[in-house]
Amino acid sequence: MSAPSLRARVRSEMTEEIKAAARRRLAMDGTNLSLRGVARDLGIVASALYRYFPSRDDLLTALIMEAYQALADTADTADATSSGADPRTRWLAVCHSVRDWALAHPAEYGLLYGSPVPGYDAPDDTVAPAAAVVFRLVAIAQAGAKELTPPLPTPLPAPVRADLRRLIEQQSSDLPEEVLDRVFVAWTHLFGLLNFEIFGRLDSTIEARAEYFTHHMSLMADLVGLR
Amino acid sequence: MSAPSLRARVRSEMTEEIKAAARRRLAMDGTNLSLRGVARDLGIVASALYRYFPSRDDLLTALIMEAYQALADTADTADATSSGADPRTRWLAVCHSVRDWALAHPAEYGLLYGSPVPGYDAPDDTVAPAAAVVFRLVAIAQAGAKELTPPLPTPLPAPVRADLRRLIEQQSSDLPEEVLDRVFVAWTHLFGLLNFEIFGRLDSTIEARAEYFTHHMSLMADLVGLR
DNA sequence: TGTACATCAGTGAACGCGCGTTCACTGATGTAC
DNA sequence: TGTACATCAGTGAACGCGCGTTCACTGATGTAC
Repeated sequence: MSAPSLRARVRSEMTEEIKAAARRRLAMDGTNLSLRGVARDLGIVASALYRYFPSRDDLLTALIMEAYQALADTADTADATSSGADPRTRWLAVCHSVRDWALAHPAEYGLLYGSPVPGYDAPDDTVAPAAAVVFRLVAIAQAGAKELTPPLPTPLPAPVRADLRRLIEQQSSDLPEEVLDRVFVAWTHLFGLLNFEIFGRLDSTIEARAEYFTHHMSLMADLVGLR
Repeated sequence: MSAPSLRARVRSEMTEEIKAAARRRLAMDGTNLSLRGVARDLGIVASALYRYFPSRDDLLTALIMEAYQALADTADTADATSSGADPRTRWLAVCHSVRDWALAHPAEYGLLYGSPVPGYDAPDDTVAPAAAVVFRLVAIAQAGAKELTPPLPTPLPAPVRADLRRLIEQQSSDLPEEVLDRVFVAWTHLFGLLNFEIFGRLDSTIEARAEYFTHHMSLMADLVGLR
């Protein structure tokens, strides 16, 4: 196994530069990504991009996958940094790290969690990495959940329980359905609040954004049973 | 005050037809709305649209405003239909009516609650009608909230309380901050879950969609204190 | 070490398409006298 | 009731722009003998 040739190294550097330029474009133009624009920014002719990506959709897919990965890394790092702390602290650290990433990369966040990009349909590969954040939340809940508060006034609807059971079995896990259910509630809430904040729906409503986020996520920590 | 002239009536009918065609286009092409496409569907030349809307953005604005109005009407009707029922039933009826509307009009829903449309920035007029649903939820909570469950483990952060106070005073209301806070939590959750469902993030995860929605919204009803 | 050939990154022109918006126009409908 | 004029919906051509993708090409870098 020889070291990658010069050509191969230059090629992968160029690939990175293309993706970086595309990310910068996304940040400016929203979800409309123009190949010609990217090429222009790189001082390159548009058709040259086809040496690196067979089509616009493939470039978009690469950006989406890497964004999921970046988000997952952020969450994992936040958890690792606060490991040793109690689960509630870890929970809040992970949630805040997701928010920080979203605020720092609003366009990429929109790509992942906004309305679907017109004319683009995500290949199946993009589904798996989307699950990383929720896995991390499950891990923390599993480590620290004392008891669900409040105890459920009505039991889980049977069809919902079946869906959750199936998901748990797919992971060969022994998680109780109730815990996964609550984590999903928290996960839904996390991205619901982030959408509101990133897409401007809190404008002229809530100004204390960070405190508001902490407040919501603390409530979710309660719900999941973290003390 | 005479009856509207024939010309005026024809004009307003045509305006409605344009908006209807634009809505149909939206449903097919996602958030990219093409004037030429709309004109084509109407068997009309594109420039003729300028007799009715001074620009594409104005047409988009009209669609957004009417979508908010339609959603508000749906919620109000659902509440009126279940009036007399206990607040928890009303709460669930309103939440489900919002979901039903979103499922029936996914593209318009995306316009309202998805990522911002590239190149379009909403005028201030679109802010007010967006609040109708949350007002309705507040009204129900106010009518029926017994007691917040669970009592808050930590008090509302002061800056958040200040934001809520300000909003309450703007409405000259006497709502306790805690109640508005919980309704906002539920409101955030409602649209968080809807985004997940409408934008396909529950695909191959949760199949029992209606039951799942009821389950989440019941939890939120608990949180708000509806028995 | 030197030569012949293969690989491949980037060029530039072209194809065929779409878009929003403007403008001078035609012809029908409405209004005033 | 009839005529003269004003209003205005819709036409069709044009402007100037953008886009993704293809293709034959040049010229530099790498590989094999």
